[in-house]
Amino acid sequence: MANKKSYWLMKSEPHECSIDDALAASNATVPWTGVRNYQARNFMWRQMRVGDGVLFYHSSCPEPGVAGIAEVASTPYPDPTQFDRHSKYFDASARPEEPRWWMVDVKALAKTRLIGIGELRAAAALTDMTILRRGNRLSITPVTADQWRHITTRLARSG
DNA sequence: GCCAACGTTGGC
DNA sequence: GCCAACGTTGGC
Repeated sequence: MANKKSYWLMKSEPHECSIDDALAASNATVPWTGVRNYQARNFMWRQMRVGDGVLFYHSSCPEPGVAGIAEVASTPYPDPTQFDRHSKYFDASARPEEPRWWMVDVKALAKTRLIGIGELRAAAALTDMTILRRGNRLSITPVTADQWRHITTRLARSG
């Protein structure tokens, strides 16, 4: 039996990479570089599979919320910026023979209407979403199949 | 700009 | 291994 598809929410600051930027990229695919949190890294490194569903979330902006649909588009590979002395993501203690930070590529599939964080909080079916938990700061969080279905259905209804 | 929450660091 | 200090995240 094929591996079951998983779902994720991935935060991006739109002034760095918005859903429009991702859709405009070559093959609508962007490298999810710069993650420097072990929990978020582990999701990409150990759990994501090509084809997993991704909610593309805009954060640290005037209207935070789900802004598009995407999918995992590569297997994990070492984030090259950890070895780039000129990158703000440079990690002096990362060794090429044993990379510390791993990443995937993400392919944008569609821009959607914005489902703001207020609308997410107001949906009874979504109260357990990790992103809505008090004090949550993780940039990558798992989404359950039920939560995914609720959100994509909501988007389908509203165009 | 505020500040709650949380991860990381480093002295002990 | 404890834990206080510090830095960062991110909604408001």
